[in-house]
Amino acid sequence: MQNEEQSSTEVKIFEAAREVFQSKGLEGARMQEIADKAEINKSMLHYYYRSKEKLFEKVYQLSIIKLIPQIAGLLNEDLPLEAKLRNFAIKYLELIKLNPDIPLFVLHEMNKNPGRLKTFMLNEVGKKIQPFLNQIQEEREKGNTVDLPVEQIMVNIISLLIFPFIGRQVLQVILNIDDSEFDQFIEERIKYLPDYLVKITLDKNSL
Amino acid sequence: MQNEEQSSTEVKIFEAAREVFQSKGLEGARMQEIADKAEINKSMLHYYYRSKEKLFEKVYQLSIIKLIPQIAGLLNEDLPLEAKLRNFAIKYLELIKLNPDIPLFVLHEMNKNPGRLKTFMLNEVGKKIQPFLNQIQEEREKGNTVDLPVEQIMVNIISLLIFPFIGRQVLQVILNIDDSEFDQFIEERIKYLPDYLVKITLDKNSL
DNA sequence: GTCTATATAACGATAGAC
DNA sequence: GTCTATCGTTATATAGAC
Repeated sequence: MQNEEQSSTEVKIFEAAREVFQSKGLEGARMQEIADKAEINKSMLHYYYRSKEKLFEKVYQLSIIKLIPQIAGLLNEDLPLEAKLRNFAIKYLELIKLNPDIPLFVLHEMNKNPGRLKTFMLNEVGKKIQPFLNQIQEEREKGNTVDLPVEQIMVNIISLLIFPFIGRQVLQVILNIDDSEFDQFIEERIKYLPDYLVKITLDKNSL
Repeated sequence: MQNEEQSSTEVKIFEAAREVFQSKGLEGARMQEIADKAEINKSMLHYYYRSKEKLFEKVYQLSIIKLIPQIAGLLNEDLPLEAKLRNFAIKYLELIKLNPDIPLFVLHEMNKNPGRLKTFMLNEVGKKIQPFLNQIQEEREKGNTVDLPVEQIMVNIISLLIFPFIGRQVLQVILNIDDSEFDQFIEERIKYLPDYLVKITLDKNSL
């Protein structure tokens, strides 16, 4: 059998590593900190994962792998653009709310080392996003969308969905709000953003 | 005199450190790499800046200090909201185009260590953004803006302005474009975004 | 599989000659 | 101010007992 049960220790290590790597980055993370958080002996990290680099690689890849198929799936449902876009926004926000640290983590690591997951991401995301871009393009040619290149439309959608999670710390400072107020801010956002994205993308005035 | 001329070596070190810290982060940066990039001997780093930590602190603070007053200034010019917003977008994009690595750098470091520049940023940005929020609020009460809380409006504006610079690597992969195509993408964005931001904020249909 | 003890390597930092 | 050589610390990694 392929999926034997992973030992509790191995899972605890992985979870701890995920937390530490996501908040501190590869070089900022300490193996000792991961061990402490997992409540195991430091040498267990090497027993299960051989090296810091290999442990990181697993965390990094799974951070992405876990999300990509779900996101890509949303983009390939057979729905008219408006419904698909609204659905995408709703589900995407749900997903990212459960994994709020992943975007900044991935962006920072990709920035340090653009090569690492490039081909992998290209296949997983790049190819799956193309049909969605085509669909927007079709609607655009019918005059049903805002008059912008599809790439710009796509980036605008992504920007509005992701940025608040990436910029949390700065936003809390400049808006002068605490953690719980920020969570409220996100809840509010989740409520209006799907409709708002439809509006600014399809250029409707029906908000 | 306070401003004696800084030695060429000292400046070269600082510039190299800025590049390396901004792309690798505090822990990811190597003193040797900074020295190589500055084309000086590694011990010179310590001669001028004593420690890695102190060198980093200077780079980090100046990265922010250099931008904040300029941005804050744009928000406090005495203009009607529409003109101010358009002007802000134009100038902000110019500024960030010259310093495209700063946003991700600052966000990553703030995320690792939210305390480091908190009070500093609060005074420099937080207080200066408030009048702008008030101005949006006034227009909103007159029914001149999109019907969203001012904080949401502000975050939407910031998201659309900054995110492409933060997400460059990922965007290039998923849109399958190279460096020069991405630069074109940004130029295109600079052209339409100021008007587009006015449109989606003031809810005008005059794009 | 888990622990303690220790080896090894990397890196920041300093001493000292020039 | 600048260089070479080297120190000291920290962190990753391994050896070996249990």
